[in-house]
Amino acid sequence: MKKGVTLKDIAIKLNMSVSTVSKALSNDASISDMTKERVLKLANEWYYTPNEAARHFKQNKSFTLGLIIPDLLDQFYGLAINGVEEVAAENKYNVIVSQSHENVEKECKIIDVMSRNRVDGVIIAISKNTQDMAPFHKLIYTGIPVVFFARAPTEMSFNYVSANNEDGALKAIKFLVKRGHKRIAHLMGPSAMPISQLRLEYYKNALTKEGIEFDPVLVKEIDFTTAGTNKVMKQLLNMKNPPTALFIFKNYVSLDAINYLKKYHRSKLSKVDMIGFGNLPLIQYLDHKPVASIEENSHIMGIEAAQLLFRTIDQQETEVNEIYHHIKVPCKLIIHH
Amino acid sequence: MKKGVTLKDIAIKLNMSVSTVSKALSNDASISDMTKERVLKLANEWYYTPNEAARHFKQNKSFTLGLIIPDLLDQFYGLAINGVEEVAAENKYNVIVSQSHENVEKECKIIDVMSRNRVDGVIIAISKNTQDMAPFHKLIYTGIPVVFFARAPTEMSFNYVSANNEDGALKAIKFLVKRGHKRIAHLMGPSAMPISQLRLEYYKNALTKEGIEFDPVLVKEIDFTTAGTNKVMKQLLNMKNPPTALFIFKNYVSLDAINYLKKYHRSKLSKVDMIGFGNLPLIQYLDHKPVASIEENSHIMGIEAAQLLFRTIDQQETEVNEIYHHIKVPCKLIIHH
DNA sequence: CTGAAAGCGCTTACAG
DNA sequence: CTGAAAGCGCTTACAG
Repeated sequence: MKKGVTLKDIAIKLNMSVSTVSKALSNDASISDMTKERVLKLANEWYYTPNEAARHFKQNKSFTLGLIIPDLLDQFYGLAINGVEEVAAENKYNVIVSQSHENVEKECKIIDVMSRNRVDGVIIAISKNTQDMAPFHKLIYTGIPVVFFARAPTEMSFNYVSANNEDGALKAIKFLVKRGHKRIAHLMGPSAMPISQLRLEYYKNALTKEGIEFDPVLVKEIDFTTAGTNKVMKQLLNMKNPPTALFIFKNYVSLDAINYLKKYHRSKLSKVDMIGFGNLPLIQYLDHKPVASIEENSHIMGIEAAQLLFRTIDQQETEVNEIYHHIKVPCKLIIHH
Repeated sequence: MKKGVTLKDIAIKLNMSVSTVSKALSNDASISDMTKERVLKLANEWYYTPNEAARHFKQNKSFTLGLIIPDLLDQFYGLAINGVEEVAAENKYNVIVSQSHENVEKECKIIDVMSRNRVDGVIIAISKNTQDMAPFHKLIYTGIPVVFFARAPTEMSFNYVSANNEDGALKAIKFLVKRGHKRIAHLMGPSAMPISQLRLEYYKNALTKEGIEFDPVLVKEIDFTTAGTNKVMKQLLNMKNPPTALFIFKNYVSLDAINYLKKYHRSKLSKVDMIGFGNLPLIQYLDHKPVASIEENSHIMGIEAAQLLFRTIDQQETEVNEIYHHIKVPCKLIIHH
């Protein structure tokens, strides 16, 4: 087991200089065919593999992107990872994926590690508790551009890729109204998250557009846990005038909501219509599906985020740029038969 | 936007040498408190972040592991990734995850990229078509140790972490027999995969142990596609003496099998018992579950694979080691109520 | 207590 | 056509 063959090893063996070997391997016009042949032959024999780390080091770039997400097992993020990796691969970049598990301290540590490893940029869906934007300002200050996605930062002075939540909410509410619903509850995301506030807002706007009066008792906050969803479902279903449809922050919550109905209100299972954000692949296997999903296209969000990041990286090399982009990926309503 | 502050920047500003700054920051005993203070102060002010890439380069190690899997969205592999990442993080290692999407050429490319980037080791679940072990021999030859997991390599001279498939198969067949089944079909994996052959063998052995005669017509090969599963299901159910239970290579196939019954043999839905490998988290949301899952503990497999890899990396530094390990992670039968 | 030098593997501008 | 030298950011053995 030998440790990687280097240009020097080859140079010594062939009695030539390292520079000549380097140029021969990169097929430089100044090198004679004879030399190129000899070098290539030995390189193959010895399984010479160029040390990219050394190349990157010299270029002071890592050709690596950092991707931070709450949870890999969430199919929404799984799809986003794929999008990022595709664009990264096209650009000959590697991706390091890390999970915050919704923990702010963990997230900060990850950012620090990535920063120390000099990733060329960071793409992040922040944890549900992340408020402080200081770590991101620091990243940018030290020359590492950041693109947020899915979950909005608490300040607007950042690059950000999201679904077109407003349009998604409108399509969903319209669809529910068309199906005859008038009491449509909203299972809103954790209130600390800007994206939760936004979707709540869009829900209200959509109701107004559809001529339905907003009723604050129909808004209940979930925390992504099954227990939290169960509690909220109980409150809603025990109302004297319970909702007939649910507009849900995230479809994993819908799954829990459906399970709740199955257990405690079986009779309502086919009556309470649910629509949630995120068209998860696993929904195809369910017998009791949400009536529709708001397809957020997290795969495309990943692609857009990576492309935006690369554009920012390229710009950086030419001039300082203080313009921030907010890209909205269109939503589509997917009706589950 | 400045590009990363370096030791040199600090040294120049403070009128001292780079070595002194380096030592001050690593709290070397030889440096005066006064100097340390001055250095630390400026380092903080300037957000100095040590360039790990440079450190790694000097140590000729990347502190990065390569992880190659067929598909990130398969929860089996998602859980395995988590296991690998946990162990890597404990060892201050980064992980680069890449997907082969069951494509041999893609897999080879990934191996090449990882090799060029001088990952310190590779953990891989090979694609379903991977036969040639040459790329892995090359990796090992150039000093990059490899650990296979889940899917066995085509030669035995490699480190390998798998479920205890034999035990898993036995538990599954026993359980089905106890439920009164005598005609138990096997939906076997792609025959080119060694792991498929093994599970087939263990299925036969288990039948024998339970006193059931093996019937080759009850073995049908699937290819992981829904169409492939449907075809096989049709063949099985149209037999004059059809099976009453299915022992299935992988639970994603079970999901398709269940969907097939729902569509075309609804009456048999609750009669044909299925058991598949892999206790996928998404099963909890299904109304019609396999009667049981063979929990392969892919999360633990990830942990074991990473630990084995680290042991190999450590050994490498001391001496050449030609001993190969095959670790079998215990299986558990999970009965879905 | 501080600093000069060498070196990790590579590329590239320059000299010959 | 080939090679010597410098340098990417850091650490470390050695000199002073």
